[in-house]
Amino acid sequence: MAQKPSIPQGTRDFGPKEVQKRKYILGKLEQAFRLSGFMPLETPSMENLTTLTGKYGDEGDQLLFKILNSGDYFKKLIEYNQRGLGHEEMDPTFLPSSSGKVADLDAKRSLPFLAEKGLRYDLTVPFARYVVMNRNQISFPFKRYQMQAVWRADRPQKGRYREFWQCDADVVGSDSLLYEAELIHIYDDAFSSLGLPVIIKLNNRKFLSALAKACGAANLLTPITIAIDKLDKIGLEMVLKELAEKGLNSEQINRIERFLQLPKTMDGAMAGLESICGEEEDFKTGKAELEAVLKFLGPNLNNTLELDLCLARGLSYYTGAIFEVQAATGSLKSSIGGGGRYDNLTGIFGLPGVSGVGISFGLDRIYDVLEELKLFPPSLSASPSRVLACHFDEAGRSYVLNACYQLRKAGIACEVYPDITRKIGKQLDYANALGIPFALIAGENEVNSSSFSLKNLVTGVQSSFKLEELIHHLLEN
RNA sequence: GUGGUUUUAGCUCAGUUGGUUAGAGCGCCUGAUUGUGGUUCAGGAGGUCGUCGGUUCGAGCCCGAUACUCCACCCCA
Repeated sequence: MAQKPSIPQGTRDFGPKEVQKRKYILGKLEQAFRLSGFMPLETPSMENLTTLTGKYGDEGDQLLFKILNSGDYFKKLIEYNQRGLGHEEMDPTFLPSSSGKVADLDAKRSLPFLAEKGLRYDLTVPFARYVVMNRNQISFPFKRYQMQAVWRADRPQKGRYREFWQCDADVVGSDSLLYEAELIHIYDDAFSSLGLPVIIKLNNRKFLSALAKACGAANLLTPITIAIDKLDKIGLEMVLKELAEKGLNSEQINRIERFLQLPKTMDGAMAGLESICGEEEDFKTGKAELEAVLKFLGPNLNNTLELDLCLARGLSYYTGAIFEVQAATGSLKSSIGGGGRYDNLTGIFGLPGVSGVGISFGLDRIYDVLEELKLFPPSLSASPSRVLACHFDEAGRSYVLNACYQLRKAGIACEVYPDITRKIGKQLDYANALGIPFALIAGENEVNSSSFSLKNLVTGVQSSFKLEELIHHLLEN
């Protein structure tokens, strides 16, 4: 019985046109990265689970794709469970089930027996892992870009896939704010070259921690930032409600409400912040950092740069600047890029005191936006061939095949219609379907006069050429 | 992980209270036109109705399960 083929939820095949469009985006991004001196890096699709777990919070751990161990992965688990606590070989994190049944085991504690590898969840953690492992070979500051797939066991919806590509540029080993400005310029350059107008949002985590400290709720920084981050989406009332649910009192909420209503202008926001948490050290350094970044940026951005004090971003390792990019138009409201400064990402792998800052582009979402706004160049939907060689008989086909070899030597992409047919219409239809702009036509007349007819399928103009003239004509048009 | 939603021809979609042989537009193939395409006209091919099971004399339609799509939470590129 033939099975109906399918692919896993949240994954996609990419046809020729889609691949060409994706590579076009990748090319533009790579160009922008390399223009600022970033070097390429690739890491394995799978990492050890110990590298990945605990880096993205409990939510993130649940979204990791785990890879089943090879061999009889159950055998060891069952043995450990039967021997019970206290055995000398016992893994200290492992707890046997009180019933002695495998079915009653704690899933989280048992996981290491079943899976020790997982698919990477982002490119930042593997990068940090790479930096730590290769610290002696790397010249700091180290600037790398990386464009690879990542996987999340999320439930798919619009703009959200289980396999998608991130394109990251990070700098580690320097706390210079020059790099914040450089990365913002990369965002600006890359989206300009794609013809996509965007809003680049900027904030500094230190403002948020200053706010939390001024409220006397430094321990609630994460819940506060998560709630604040939703302001655009759920509105002021709901944010305040969520804050109350997290256990903040009315005085604290009042202060946060004033924060949420601050003006978006640079001067206005800073003045307002001063009155809300001006005493906090984090505010002062945050303000100084922001001012320095703006100074380094200069005035030459093509896109809108917006200070958004409510921008928090989920990843908990950000400590300074935070970036997020949204398309200025189109239906996709979620971010198409994000990043920030993390003071101590490599610390967890045993290399403390190394500061990094990075940005990420979401290839798949950028694709969706460009597609919706029809911003891809039409040539990306066409065959690479510029010429389809058409013919009517065996002699014409050989004649035209030989010409094709000459065209290719001259760097002109071309191909020969494979079948012998008197129907030129069918051959021209094939060229049209593939978006090939020229038809080279040769029958008895052309063979006898050692010439070629070349038809421009866009304009309909047809003229006769000798081989040399043909090559020149194609190179010039 | 929770809740909802979608699935019928290559594509976009109709399909009445459950009733004979499941339709349309576009696309595709053939011919009018044996060496000139995108127009027109005529004809034609193409369906396990997502999958499995159930109810029924009878299921595209009703019921159950499952997968996929999309959406809202959660979170995020």
